[in-house]
Amino acid sequence: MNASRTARERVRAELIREITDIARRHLATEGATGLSLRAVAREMGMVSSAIYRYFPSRDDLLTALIIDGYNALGEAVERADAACARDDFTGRWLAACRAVREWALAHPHEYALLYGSPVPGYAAPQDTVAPAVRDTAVYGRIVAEAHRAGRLAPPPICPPPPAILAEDAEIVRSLMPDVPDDVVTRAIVVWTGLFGMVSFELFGQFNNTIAHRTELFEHNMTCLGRLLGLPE
Amino acid sequence: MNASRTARERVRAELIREITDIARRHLATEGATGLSLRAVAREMGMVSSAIYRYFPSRDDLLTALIIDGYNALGEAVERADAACARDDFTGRWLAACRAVREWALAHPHEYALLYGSPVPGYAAPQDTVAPAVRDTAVYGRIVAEAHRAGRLAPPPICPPPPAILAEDAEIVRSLMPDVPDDVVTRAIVVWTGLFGMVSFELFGQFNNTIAHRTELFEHNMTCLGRLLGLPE
DNA sequence: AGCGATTAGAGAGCGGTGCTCTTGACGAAA
DNA sequence: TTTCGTCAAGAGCACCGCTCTCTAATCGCT
Repeated sequence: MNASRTARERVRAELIREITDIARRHLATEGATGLSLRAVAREMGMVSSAIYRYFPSRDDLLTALIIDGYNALGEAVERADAACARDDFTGRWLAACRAVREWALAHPHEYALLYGSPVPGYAAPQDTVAPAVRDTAVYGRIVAEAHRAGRLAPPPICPPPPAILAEDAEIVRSLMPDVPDDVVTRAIVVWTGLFGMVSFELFGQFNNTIAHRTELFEHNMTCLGRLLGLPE
Repeated sequence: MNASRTARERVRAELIREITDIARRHLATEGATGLSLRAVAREMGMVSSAIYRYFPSRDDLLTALIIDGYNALGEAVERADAACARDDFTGRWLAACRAVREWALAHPHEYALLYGSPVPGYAAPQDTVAPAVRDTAVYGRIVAEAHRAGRLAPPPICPPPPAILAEDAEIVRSLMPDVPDDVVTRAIVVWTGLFGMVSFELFGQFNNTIAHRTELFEHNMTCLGRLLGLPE
């Protein structure tokens, strides 16, 4: 009855896991464009057409890898944040930054899949949105809690955001409750600045230019944290 | 003698130009992975193998497009800067930002080729480095001239950069002469922040979140300019 | 226990890709 | 005029995503 049914489903789930594992390995070594269903099938001792029983298309396999990637990155950021004293907001911010960078350096092709050029003709299905903001959610909590604790003192260098941005701030605020609009927009600059930095490093823009990337990253993330208003 | 030789070479150059033109059009519509030598050859009424007389591999064609892209972007930024009053440094900075964003929005696939995930197995040859920094060179001039004019007043929120970063600053200084180390590192954060913003918008990270992207961009670039020390 | 329905794998095949090699034609130089 | 280098063309190799059909195994239910 149910046991036998789950028996078949269990082997199916196991095969799906094995496929994604092999695919992730191929992704890590060959990159996204080098990921081929046929190669995965070959390595599994399967005929290529059999793979389509489990993933109806290459894009579906890619989607699975993207979701896994978002979750892995989000989990890394969550762990880094959790290891900090709750009221050390600057430390939590820097820990989150390091987690993003280190995960990206360790999984460059997966990072490229998440934050690089979108795969053409591929539209991220709805399943990806929840995992996609796991890292951002951690960041939002840090900002919100720092603000609630009265530890956020943004330097008076930015003009107030235009009123029209209040609408967008309303949506972003779901990730950082009770934070005023100007802090929300500032949080966006800072967050995109982090990924701009990581992408530049990973995508080769620093080649032949920046040698001490860890130090530059540390220093720049500190600056961005100060721009956000985090204490020294 | 020489005239006839150039005759042959001229038709060759013309064909190369036609190939890159068609390829750029395909790139714009299909994206990098959809760019196929066979399709270009088909459109030219050539047999596929003939293309290899002009571009020995697909990567070589891609390299040509990358160089063209860097030049087009660099030229757009140069034009935007040139249209500003020389001593309006904030205006020049914002104009450069807008030029980058607008060029990227108009040529998303080319931007992805330049600043997105690197093509796997593809190493940018040396020919690309000079065009690759055309935009950055404009930025460097703005920063250097603003500093020389004494119009750069960085807010006292960043710690001084660690001494080890002086080596990298030395190299970057070739693009912004006579600028002190702390301004150089600040300039890097700001510059990467610009591209982080553009990439987030272009690569879909703002989907379902940010609606008023132009306004957010304007505001954030203003903030980054202030972080750099540009006047109000 | 046996039967019908469902699921899985195998294989052939389609149209596409990058790339290589050979062949034959043509034009410029000797 | 002959020779030599360049070029388009064609066939072909190995790969790709994906579809279809056929067979065999497995499962659910009577």
